[in-house]
Amino acid sequence: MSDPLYPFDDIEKTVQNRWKSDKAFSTKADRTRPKYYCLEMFPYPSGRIHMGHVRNYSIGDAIARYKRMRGYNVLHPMGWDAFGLPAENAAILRGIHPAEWTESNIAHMKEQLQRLGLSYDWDREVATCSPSYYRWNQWFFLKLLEKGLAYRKEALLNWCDSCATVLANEQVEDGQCWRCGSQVILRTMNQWFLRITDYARDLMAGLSSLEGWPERVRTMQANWISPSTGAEITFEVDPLTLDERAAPLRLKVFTTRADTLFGVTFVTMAPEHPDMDLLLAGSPQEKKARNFIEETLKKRTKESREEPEKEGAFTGRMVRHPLTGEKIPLWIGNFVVASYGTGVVMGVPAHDQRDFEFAQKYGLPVKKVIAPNGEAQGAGVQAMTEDGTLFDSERFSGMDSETARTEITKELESRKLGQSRETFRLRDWGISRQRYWGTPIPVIHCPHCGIVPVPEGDLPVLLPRDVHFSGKGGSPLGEHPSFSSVPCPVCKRTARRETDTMDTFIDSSWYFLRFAGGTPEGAAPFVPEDLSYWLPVDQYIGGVEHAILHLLYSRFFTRVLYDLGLSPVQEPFNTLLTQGMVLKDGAKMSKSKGNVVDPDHLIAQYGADTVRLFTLFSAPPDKDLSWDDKAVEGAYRFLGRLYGRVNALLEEFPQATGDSPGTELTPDAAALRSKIHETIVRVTTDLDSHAQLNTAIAALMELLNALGSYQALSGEPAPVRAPLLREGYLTLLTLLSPFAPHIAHHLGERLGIDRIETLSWPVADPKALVKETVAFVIQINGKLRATVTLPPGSSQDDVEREARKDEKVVRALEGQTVMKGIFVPGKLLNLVVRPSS
RNA sequence: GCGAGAGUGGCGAAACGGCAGACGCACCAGACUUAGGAUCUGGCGGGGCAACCCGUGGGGGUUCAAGUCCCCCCUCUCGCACCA
Repeated sequence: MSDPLYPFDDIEKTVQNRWKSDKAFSTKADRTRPKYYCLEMFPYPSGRIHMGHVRNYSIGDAIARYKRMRGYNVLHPMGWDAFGLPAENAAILRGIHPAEWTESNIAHMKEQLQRLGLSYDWDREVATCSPSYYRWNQWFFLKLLEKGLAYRKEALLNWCDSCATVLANEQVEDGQCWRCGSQVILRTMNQWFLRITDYARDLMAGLSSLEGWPERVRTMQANWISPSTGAEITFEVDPLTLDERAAPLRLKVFTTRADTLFGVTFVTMAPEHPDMDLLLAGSPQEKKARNFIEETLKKRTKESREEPEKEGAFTGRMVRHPLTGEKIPLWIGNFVVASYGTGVVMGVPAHDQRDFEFAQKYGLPVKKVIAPNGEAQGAGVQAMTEDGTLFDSERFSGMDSETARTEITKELESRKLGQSRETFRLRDWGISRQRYWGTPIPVIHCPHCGIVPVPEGDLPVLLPRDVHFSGKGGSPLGEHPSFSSVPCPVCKRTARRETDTMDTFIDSSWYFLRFAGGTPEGAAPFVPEDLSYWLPVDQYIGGVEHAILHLLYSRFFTRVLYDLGLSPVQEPFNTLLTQGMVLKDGAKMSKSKGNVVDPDHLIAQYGADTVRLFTLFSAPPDKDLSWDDKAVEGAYRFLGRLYGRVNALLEEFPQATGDSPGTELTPDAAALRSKIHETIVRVTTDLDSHAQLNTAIAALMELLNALGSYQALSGEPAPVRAPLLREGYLTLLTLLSPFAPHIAHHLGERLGIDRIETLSWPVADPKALVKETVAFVIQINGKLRATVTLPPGSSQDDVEREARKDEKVVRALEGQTVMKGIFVPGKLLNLVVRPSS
């Protein structure tokens, strides 16, 4: 390695020590000052930070530092999303206890983050695996239980064999585990759910208020929640009581097309429907139907990729049409989703494509009841799915679809056979995990009293340290005698403690509240005054991969806490920046591809400032960033040049003279001064608008180029030169300090500024922005022909007169008649011409 | 299939409807050097000796003026995907 261009290593160490001893970034709520809460998604302590973290945190730090200089009281915390599977895997593989593994990872990663010079208030650091944090997970869980928002049910669940745990729907991608990528299978289990669907409507409605969120993320959440308005309609099984069993069977279907009700020719239910057993028992088709169900469920675990062909089986049962009383066959269909709507659909082959395909295959009748309003489409091969006018629908015939939906629903309501209903694609959040390294769910199963919540006073339910990791299946908690076997809090008889732990997404659903208002060891999770001062998060920054999971759960949790009177806001994140990925050779960095760039090496080679500057400069924050080893050197050279030129300045003028240049500037000096102040405007605008960090840095590079050119001039009078260059470099360093804080601090010191990061953000001198002359663009028929330099206030006539002196303009106007001139003051003159006749 | 976003030099990228390619990388030439893979200076979309001409995925349109606005098409990325 060649000699460094500047001693970044010494500089960065010294400056970081200074920040540390000054406690430079500690914050307290202060109602006399405007606040700004800048937050980056906290990392999972996997062991080392990667370039994605570097990018995420460089962006956040630039914003935090900028806002501080703009006079805001800035909260900028950092912590650790410390529960999770890898810790357990490490324990199994290498015999290290998850707690130990996690702690040492945190220590190492914290050091890495500090080496980057990120301006965090480390006093607020939290790790979700510490009892002082997760006790509140348990406390919230008990509150949710009280409110009926947490419940236990038996359900067919996504099970990942390799992680040996269940997964929430959001955590299954393409039928595979979001974490390890192995195939997810379905399994019936009893587990805890949070009633996020109770908040579906609010979460949906809240999206429209999130103007500071990328459209993309809002759309993804909207698609995930997917509200759909329709009707729930009852079809009674015929005969209503099957055989000698007393329970009457009524099946409910959900439909958005109540207007097609008279076109129903069959009803289809999901193979896993809970009433299936009851229906099939004793049916002449029982055997066939059961075979079909078994086959279907088996297939479902494998395929998952492609849409399978529609298949079904007759149940041998009939249902009654709610309005006509007609008998209709009840089928089982592989295409009916059990967990959506009611798990039963009415089959209208004439007006629904899926029903149509199903009817074709099994020879079920097709009955048209909607006439298209426009021209009829080619009938026969497809269903007519558009709205239209009803016919053959008793008294509803002649109505348009929309009216008919309301009217038919009303009719059903009056007969108590239906009602309007809103359904969501979103399903309740399954939070039980059959793992050790997570928050114990604070309930006790008592054979006499049932499910008993752990009394609040007994919290936290501590994770026992002394557990054995077998490496195969199940949580070690189940085999821990003193943990799992406890007296029932109510009857004191022997009971079994819940050994499942919580999904770690619970941990990250409220950490931003804890940062802002954490209590040391209190009876409540937050100090309310602190929360109401700091919340909401003004700027949240993280990867788009959390667009649904973490961001939806956090919104849900915040609303629940709001309703519990614990959160001052309903929406936690005011503006959201989803940063792009860091790519290398056109692909995401990964060990398997061997294209990872190690932040530690980079920092050792170029220094933290260079690494930060490059990641911010090379692409806009929300776009993917292609890593280029060579391009990093550009940022490095820039800082090296800056260092060299400030040194040259100090050699030329060891004593600072005067604060600003006198009034008599040479033309070159005036141009430079105007460049300096234009840069202030540009950088400020770029940062204020859309965090355009890349163009802000480009402006700073331009300023250094301009300063360098001026510095190289000889013959400029020293009384102008010295203060002007000083002003220029100080401005540059101040504007640079959010991006490359160490070198800015150091060179600022050399120029006599103690802590440059505490200065107020520079304000442009309006006088320096006033231009003596500007270059007018001269177009002929919209094509550039010349530029002329005149005072900005010049009139159209002035500009045209001057333009006509230009030989290119003269040539272009030869033999032409000027029809009109378009004049943009201070900018442009476009002469519209036509050949003279 | 539905939804969202994106297509600009060799590359990363800039451009309130007003000079396309700022800034950086790579490359080329020169300077300083025993040397340079260090540094500094200059050049750098394509064609043409030049005047000029052509250029922002393709095709239309609006406008004095279009990368930018409108319509159609193509390609790519991401998300959802039998949701009744």
